[in-house]
Amino acid sequence: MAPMRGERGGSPARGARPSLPLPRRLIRQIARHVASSGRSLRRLEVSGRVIDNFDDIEDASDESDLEAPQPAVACGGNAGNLPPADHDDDLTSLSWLQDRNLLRGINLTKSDMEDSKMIASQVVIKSETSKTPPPVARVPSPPRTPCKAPPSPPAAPAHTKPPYSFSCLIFMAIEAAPARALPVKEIYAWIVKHFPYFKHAPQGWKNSVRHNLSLNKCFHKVAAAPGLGKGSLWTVDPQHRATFLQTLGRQPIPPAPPDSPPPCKNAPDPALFPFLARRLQASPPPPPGADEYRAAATVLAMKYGPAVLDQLPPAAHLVISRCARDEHSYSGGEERRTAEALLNLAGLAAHHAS
DNA sequence: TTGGATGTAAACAACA
DNA sequence: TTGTTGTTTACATCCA
Repeated sequence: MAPMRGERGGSPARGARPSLPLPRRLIRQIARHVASSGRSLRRLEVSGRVIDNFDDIEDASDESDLEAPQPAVACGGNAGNLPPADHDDDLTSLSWLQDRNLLRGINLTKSDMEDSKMIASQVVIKSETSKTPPPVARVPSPPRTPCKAPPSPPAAPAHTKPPYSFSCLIFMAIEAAPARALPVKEIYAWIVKHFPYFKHAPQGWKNSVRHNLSLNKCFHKVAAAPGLGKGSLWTVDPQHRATFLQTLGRQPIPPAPPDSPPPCKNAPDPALFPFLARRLQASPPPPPGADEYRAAATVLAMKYGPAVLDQLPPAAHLVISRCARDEHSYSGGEERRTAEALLNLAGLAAHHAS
């Protein structure tokens, strides 16, 4: 098989003029979302920049939306912990980022906590409520000190090799990502974060991860979208994802494809990975052909912060064109479809020479 | 004993 | 030039 080379494109040219920290359309969508819940958007803070005049936003054109040069949240390795959009229907806070349940049993470093707080502090949407919301039951915060001893039943000790195969680790990492797509670097970060063993493990394990990604049919490489930098996004093949879920004992077992992935010997511990467990339990398998959507959504999340994922249309509403040439070329088609999905997600029409 | 799955190491190319 | 990413090959180990 001919290796697919040269898929990593350069970074796109970006507009130099200062712009809103989020695309106007996304801000409008956030405002509409808040309004639809009976509240009015009063103030939006992104990266410390306050947006409080939404009339201007509403009237402004969408020009250069995608060229907003300032990402709301830097890609910092936390993507894997982001919960689904409906986790907290109150957009006024991203307190779920500091959901200690997510982190129970994991040795948190100070920087981990800071990262979490940083992201939560980057995007703040303040609204006025026209209906009286019920008081939000908050889980009492545990002490800030890192968990030295995992709660019983104990998962794998923090510094022993986890009982998961690399394919399972990769699957969990990708599955935990907001858009179910991650670059290799983020996969590394997720694994290290959740399995501190790898923090001090010999570097070869990264080679094993890449080896698995390349060799395992369960994982698909999605061409990098503009702005992502080096490397591609990796997704779990929907067909194989179903098999992964089956092997995790969460789904009825239809006939498995002939090249189904190897079963995970151990399901993720829900005590260790409550969010992942919830997601695996709740989410249906993504429709075929959703890779581009995931890739585009991931790029947006990395560029503008995870909050934008709340505002994205469902993948089914995306129109991603495919032409016969795409289906028969080894490269280029995926890139363009990802780019089109990205444009569609940002509310822009995709224009390309045909 | 055999074959498949898995882990590890290494070489290499392409790219930022 | 260096580090990262991605692919491929080879070999060892484990297990059914």
